[in-house]
Amino acid sequence: MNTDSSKRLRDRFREETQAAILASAESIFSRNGLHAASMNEIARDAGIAVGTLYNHFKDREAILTALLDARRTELVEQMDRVLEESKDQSFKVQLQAFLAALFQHMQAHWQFFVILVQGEHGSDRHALVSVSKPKATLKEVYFRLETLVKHGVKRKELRPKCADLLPVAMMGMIRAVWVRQIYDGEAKAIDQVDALVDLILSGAAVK
Amino acid sequence: MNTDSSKRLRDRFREETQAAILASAESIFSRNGLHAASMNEIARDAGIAVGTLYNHFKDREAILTALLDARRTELVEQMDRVLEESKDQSFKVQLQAFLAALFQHMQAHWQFFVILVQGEHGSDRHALVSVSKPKATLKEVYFRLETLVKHGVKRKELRPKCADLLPVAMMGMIRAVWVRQIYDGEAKAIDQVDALVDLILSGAAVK
Amino acid sequence: MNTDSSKRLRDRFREETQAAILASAESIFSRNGLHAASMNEIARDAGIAVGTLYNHFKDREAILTALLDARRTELVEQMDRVLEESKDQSFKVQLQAFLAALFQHMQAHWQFFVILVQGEHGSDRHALVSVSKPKATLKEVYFRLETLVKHGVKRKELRPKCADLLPVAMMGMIRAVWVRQIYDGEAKAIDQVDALVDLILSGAAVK
Amino acid sequence: MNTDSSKRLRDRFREETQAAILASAESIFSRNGLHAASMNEIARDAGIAVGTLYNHFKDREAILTALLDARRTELVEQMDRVLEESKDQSFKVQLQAFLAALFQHMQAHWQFFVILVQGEHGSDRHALVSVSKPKATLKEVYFRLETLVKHGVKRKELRPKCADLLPVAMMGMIRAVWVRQIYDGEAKAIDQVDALVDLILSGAAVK
DNA sequence: CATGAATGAGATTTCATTCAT
DNA sequence: AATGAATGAAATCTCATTCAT
Repeated sequence: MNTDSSKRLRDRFREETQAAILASAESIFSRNGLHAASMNEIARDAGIAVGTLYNHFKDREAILTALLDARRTELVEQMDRVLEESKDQSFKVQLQAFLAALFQHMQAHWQFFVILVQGEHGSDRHALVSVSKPKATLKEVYFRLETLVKHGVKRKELRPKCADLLPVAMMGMIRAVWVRQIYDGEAKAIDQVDALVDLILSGAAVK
Repeated sequence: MNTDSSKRLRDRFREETQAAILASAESIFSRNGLHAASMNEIARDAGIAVGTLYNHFKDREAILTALLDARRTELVEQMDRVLEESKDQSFKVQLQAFLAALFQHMQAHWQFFVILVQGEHGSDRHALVSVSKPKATLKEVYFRLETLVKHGVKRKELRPKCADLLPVAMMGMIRAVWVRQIYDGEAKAIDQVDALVDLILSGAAVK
Repeated sequence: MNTDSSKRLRDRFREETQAAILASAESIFSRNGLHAASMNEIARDAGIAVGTLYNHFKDREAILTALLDARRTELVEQMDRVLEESKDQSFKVQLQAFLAALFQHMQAHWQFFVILVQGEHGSDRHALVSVSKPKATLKEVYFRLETLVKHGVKRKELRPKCADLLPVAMMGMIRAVWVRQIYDGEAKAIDQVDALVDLILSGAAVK
Repeated sequence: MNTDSSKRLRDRFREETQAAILASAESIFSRNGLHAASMNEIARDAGIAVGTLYNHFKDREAILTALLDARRTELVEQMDRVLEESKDQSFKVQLQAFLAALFQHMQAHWQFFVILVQGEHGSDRHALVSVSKPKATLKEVYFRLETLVKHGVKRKELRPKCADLLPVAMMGMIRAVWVRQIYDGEAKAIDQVDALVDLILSGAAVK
């Protein structure tokens, strides 16, 4: 019991320390950029010594990997929960729910998304974690948009000729609206869900 | 006269050297990324010594500044030429012309745009050139989209309630379509101008 | 009594733990080299925690010291046993017995000898245990060769003018033959005792 | 001309700097050991900055490689010069000349040989330069001893049954005599050439 | 002006040792 | 005593910038 419980206790400590490290890494990576963030600064932010980072993670890359993997999992779960809940609704309602959830998640985890947009450049199969992992995460969003669109087309809510371009275009719009909130401090993304959905579905032209 | 002409000659030489440096910088920055590009590599690519870089530019940042300023000017001129030519046309035609010109320019100067999307992140007033200059360039595109939209609304071709969101949304779509071409090697952006304009104006929903 | 026997028990436990640590240290030091062997690896091999190493030994050096002292004692005992047994024999027989015993010991405790030849370099008074202790051990071998030679000279079995050089030369030959076995996987040292003794006594020249 | 001569001048400078670096490296490596020698210390000894080391050599290993390659070449040339000069002499004279030359070289370049004996341990095909290069150098000595012995046997100056063991045994004796001079400050190796040759040829036994 | 070797601050990573549990 | 996470000094290596030629 004693050994057992102290083992469990130690494990909990380990996990908490690792979570703290990831939180600091998230903060420093998002503030300084993927390249300028130094291990020393992450350690200082986490209130530990540099060496301790290496007791928990093999190297700098492993921290980024663990961070992006953890956050991606949370995002994916959140997206799938919403999609499951709205699966019988019309495309419009589904999209509204999806975007609302996404923007809410973005606001709650803005540092993670700052890292994502910083790191997303470069080919998919890039050797660098700082490239491949952000892209992989964004792909998760993209795939769900694609699925959403396919359903919409199948139910004849969307014009088939849009099926190709629409997911890409929506990704771009989501990104733009969100980046504007973060960096330019303008209108909150979440308040623009309806306008965005309207634009996507009805277009900008007068009838 | 002699002094004069030799001065002019020397100036031309300086300008050519600087243009060569910028071309090399563009190539290296886009290939290696804003952080991994080293002064030595730029010098080697330009066929000169590192020291010479510093005779022409104060430091690393100055090269990036000069590069982005030069390329931005070209882009602005190109955009304004097209807008001037199509200023009496309908919004739809203007937008088509604008996008076609933009995508063509992007394809011709893809290295510049690779640098732009790498550096676009961070607040506008960021101290780093690598952040502020790309943003400034993209703002130039954005402003013109805004103007285009204002005209469209004024002429009652566009719904007023779209005026706010539309420029941002279009920026996002442009970026997404273009990035897809560059990094995923998919359909060329320029071939999708019509589909994009159709989507923007008419939306994705069936009538 | 209770206290006494439990004390003895505890002491035996300590000794066994320390012996286990030394065995692991021997294994790791010989496999990784004197510098690359890490305390963590030794602890892992011994099935204990790093901290425990420090409960038994002051520091890294103390482990090496204890290891080399223990193994040296075994070697010395083995050498002296053989010399005692053959003390009335001729030089030739004594040398054969000595070399046979030495090579057998080397084969049985090859890890120890791998450590020895790694650490033997540097002045005798070197501050580092990793230098002074191996040298001390090899000196023990050397002294016995010296004594052997003195006896041989006294009994007029050996030429006096060889007395100086012979022990050094024999040390070198022993080392060379043995190192060849270990690192080059060639003929086993023990199989060459007779040839070696013949060479030492009769030389290489035709008569 | 100007460019040419200044280029040549610069090249000479480069070579001199590299030679100075190698000299410092030789000094530090031999004094501190192959592992304890730090790049900072080498730079300090050479009177340059750490970075400069890396302008001339890719990394720590490259310095060691260059050092050992350079010194090995010198040694091989010296050995072959002597062997060429004495190629028609008897085995005894040849061996005397070879040992005299070798010990003289060892004395003149003792730091190099200190590095050699430090680094010689481990299998031949070891990935580490600090293992493979020293072994390669010592092999060069060994091969020449082997050749010498083969000649001696062919000319019936040496007993055939010694052919196998003799080169190894001689390597061991050479090493031992030399190491004794360096570390124990005893009799100089070069003064013992005759005694050594006598021992090798005639053995230690009274006739 | 051009050159390119020299500089040294700073980044990542390792590991013997300590110490709270 | 045993544990193993935390520590931080020290090592290697990079690269923007300087400056003597």
